[in-house]
Order: sequence, then structure tokens, then C-alpha cells
Amino acid sequence: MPDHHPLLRKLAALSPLSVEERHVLARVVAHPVAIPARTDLVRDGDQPRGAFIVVEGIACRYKILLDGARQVLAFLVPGDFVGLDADVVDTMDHAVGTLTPCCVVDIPPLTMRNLLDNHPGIARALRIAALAEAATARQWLVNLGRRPCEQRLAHVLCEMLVRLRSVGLASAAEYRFPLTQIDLADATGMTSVHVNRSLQALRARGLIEGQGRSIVIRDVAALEAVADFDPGYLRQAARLQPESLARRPGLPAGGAFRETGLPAAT
Amino acid sequence: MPDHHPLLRKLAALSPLSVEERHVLARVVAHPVAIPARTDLVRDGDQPRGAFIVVEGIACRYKILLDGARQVLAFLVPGDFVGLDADVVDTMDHAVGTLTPCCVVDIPPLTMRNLLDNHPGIARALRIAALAEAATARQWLVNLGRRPCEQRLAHVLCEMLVRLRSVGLASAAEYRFPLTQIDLADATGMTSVHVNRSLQALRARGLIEGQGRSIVIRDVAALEAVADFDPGYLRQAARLQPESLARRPGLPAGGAFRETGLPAAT
DNA sequence: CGATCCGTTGACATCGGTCAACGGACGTGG
DNA sequence: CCACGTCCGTTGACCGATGTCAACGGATCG
Repeated sequence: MPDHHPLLRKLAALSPLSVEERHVLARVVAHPVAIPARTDLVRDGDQPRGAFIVVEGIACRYKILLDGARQVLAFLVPGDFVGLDADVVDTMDHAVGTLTPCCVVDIPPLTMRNLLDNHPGIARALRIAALAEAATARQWLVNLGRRPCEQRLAHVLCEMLVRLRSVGLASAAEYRFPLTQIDLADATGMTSVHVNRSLQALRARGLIEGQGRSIVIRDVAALEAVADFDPGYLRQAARLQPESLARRPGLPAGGAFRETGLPAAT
Repeated sequence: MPDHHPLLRKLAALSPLSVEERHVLARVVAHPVAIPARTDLVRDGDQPRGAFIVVEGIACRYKILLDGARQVLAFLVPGDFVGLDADVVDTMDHAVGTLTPCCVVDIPPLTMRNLLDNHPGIARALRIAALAEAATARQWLVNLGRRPCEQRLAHVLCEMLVRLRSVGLASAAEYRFPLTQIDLADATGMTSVHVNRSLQALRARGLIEGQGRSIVIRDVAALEAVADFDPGYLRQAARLQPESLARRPGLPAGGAFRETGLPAAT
């Protein structure tokens, strides 16, 4: 049973799967559909019908503002799952669309029910995957809110390296990343012009190579340092975090949040 | 059975609760603990132990960067629940702390299990609440990535109006909001100086009143228009969304994402 | 062979950040 | 009760990062 399907790789890394569960997943994933680039998979305002898995290519969650600006909310790479909660969501608050040509597997609601109800290992793995996606969204909030542009880009590139590597689509420091600079801009809250210049700056610093279509990271450690990147949020593994100070530093010590044991009140 | 407890109000609005479930919740929530302002409830890197509910005051999820900058990821208001997934999260990737003095109810893991396993209505409501929180995070991504500062503030103020109103803590257009301009800045990716000026600009436009400690929205509709605010993401109700265009407008029509039926492949 | 779309570059504008100062509110300790 | 320290809101002057506008060339595709 070859384990190189991205979904299997990803889920198995999150929670142990029984042999049977692997077979079930392999069957679910057997018949992908090809979707051209720049095609909506789910539209904003839709009522979702079932779920799907990205098997090849890169897609994204996104929103369009009134003035037409687009914000990319998350990248979806092979192995990523959309629609875990389709059963309780009555209206999508964002869209999902392909950025490159993709292969996608559709999962009808009944299949979904079966996966969740009869295969606890799969259910658990999918839940953890959803938590990792939420953690990624938090990282992006930090990225957009508090990091200068060059660092934002570096962070996204680091994240994609780790995520693609975890499904076997990147080597130690290199991967194909056939996105437009416009796509990158919409993910990082920048302008495509400025993405271009910031990318050049990263190249000039010797941190990356490649002309956008594929990325080579010259010095992974250095890029992660620049980006303040900690891959911990992508796995669900223990790791060490810096002290959680309450206020920005530089302020007198009194500003730090105190700790609370939250004495149980029941 | 008075329904004015924020948690009950909130959950009952999301999913119908049986009388018994209301009683169970009322009991869970019976003994809140007072926590001073600026105190961590959960630290970044912690292993979460159980969950808790904010019953009074305002708290937040946040992260501290290497350079000490803080990004607020979400506000937590009375009725908000933290730690639904404590059973599968081994390490917190962010902290949770109070911004004002709060009352909080601690929920030990066993109580949690009981709620989720034996009270489907509660389980469902909590799940929907978690989805609403995720939707809010997406709104914030849009806010940080694509909106100018004044609009960001307006959006946050609109959001808080709706959220506080839904738990009975705001009138039609007015609520107490005892946050620091620094807190607001850390939530909107701005500087406190600029928050100050932007707030003044909103006041000058006649959109809001009040000196920060409490907010009066002069013209709710106008503020929502400025903010491009659609409250749909906070409830889980049907609503209409603008067309989901793929590319920014102004570009030739060809750029729009096509739609896909995703022909089921099983 | 023409349309597009994308990456690239330059000149320029501006939003929002930085730095610094000050006053008021509040709390604390003498 | 007063004096002091701290934190917060406010303002001004200044600056820099990033957006805007515009142009151009190469690649791709029909």
C-alpha cells in the first residue's frame, strides 16, 4: 500500500490510521477531477454541498471586497481538505477557487458521514487538520497585522516549503510554486508591484532564488530567521515558545500580563 | 428560567437547546471567578487544561512577536467559549488574556466531555460558535490585508456592536467598550497614535461619539457602509453576497473565475 | 499575428509610522 | 491630604514604507 498520496501522507502524520482506514481513504481519493486554473470550486454565498480534497495544484480560499480587491485567506495544497463542517454551514462566507490547474476529489455528504462516523482515526485526523488550518490563519493575522512586507513574503514562502514538503512535493529547500505575483500580493495584503520588489530584495540578500514559477530557498535557516518563522503551528507537536509578554517590550516591567491558575470553580 | 446569561443567549441563538440543556449550562456557569485586567488565562506554549467561558469583561487571543509587538487575534466577549478542542491540542500556539477585569468560568475536562457527549444540542451550538469564530478570523484577515485604517476601525466597532448586542450588552447603537487605544491598535495592526487620529476622523464624520470607554454609534447604517460591514458572518443565517469575482474589477472580464459543478467522481 | 497577461522598472504620492512632548486621570505611599 | 509615578490620550513634526500610475517587453495562446 504505497503511502505517497498527499492526503494519506498528511492525515497519517496527524493521527494514526488503521490499515482499513487507509484503504477507505485510498478508495475515496481514487477518482480525481481536473479543474482548470482560476476556477471557483465554491462561491461566496453558496450553500456547500459536500466536501472535497485538493489532490494536485494550488487553490485558495478568498474573499472579494466591494471595491473589487481580493484577499486570499489561505492556500490549499495537495492533501488539503475543504468542507469538514459542511453539515452545519448553511452559507459560505468566502469562496474557494483554483489558482493553478488542479485535481480535486469530490466527497458527497453521505461518504463524508461515513468517514466521520465509522472511522474514528480519520475523523480525528481531519479535526486536527482543521485545527492546523485555524492556526495557520492566526499566523496570517500576525503576518498581515504586524510584519513588514519583506518578512511577510518570507513567512509565506517558509510556510509553503514546510507544507509542501510534508506531502512530498518539496525537497529540503526547493519547490514548484507556480503562483502569480498578484496571487502572492492578495495573500500578503500587498501590491503586485511591491511583491516584485520585495522578492528581488530577498534574492539580493541571497535568501531565495528562482523566478516565481519555482522557488529555491538558498538558506532555509536564514529565511526562517528573517520571517520569524516557527513551523510548530503546522504540526501538532510540542515546542518551545518565547515568553508570553503582555505588552510590547520596552515598556516598564509592570505591563506584563500576570498568570492565572484559573482556580476551578466547580 | 431567565435567559439573560450571555452564554445561554448566545448558544440558544445558534442551535435550539432543550430545557434540560439549559439547566445543565446554567449549572456549569454558576460559579464564575473574577480575574483582574491584563492577566493571562492561557499562555502561548501551554498545554491547555480544560476550557473556559468569559462571563463578564473583555479578553482576547493574542500573540507576541520576537520584537515584542503584539497582535490581537480575536476579542472575547461575554458568552464566548475558549478551548472546545482542548482534548486534541497539545500546545497552544497563542495566548489568551484579559483586557479588562473579567469574570470567567472554568470548565474541567470531565465536565467538557459530559457536555459534548451527552448534550447534542450544546455540542452543536458550541461547534457553530467555533465556526463563527473562524469566520470572524477571516473577516479580520480581510480587514488587515485590504482595508485602510479608518475602515478597519469602523469594521471592528460594527462587529463589537453586533456581538455585544447579541448577548444583551449593547443597545441599538451604543455599548461600553473599555479598551485602550493600544488594544485597538494591536487588533487592527495599527499604531495607537494612528488609532487616536482615525477615531477622531470617524467622530468628525459624525459616525461615532464617545471617548473610547464607551462607544455611541451615531449612524449605524453609515458606519456599516464605511466599513463594508456585513453581519452575516456572525450569525449562521442565509444572506446575499455580492458576486464572487475572481480578479479585481477594472480588469477585463476574462479574469473572472469560472464556476464548477465539481461533477461527483464517486 | 495580435491579444492578453505577467513581470519589471521608474517617478511620484501618501498613508501610516516614529519620535517626542505634554496634560489629565488614577492609584499609591508618605 | 498631598506628592509622585504611571499610564493613557492627544498633538505636532517628520520620515519612510508602500501604494499608484504608467510604460514596456517577453511569454503564451488562440
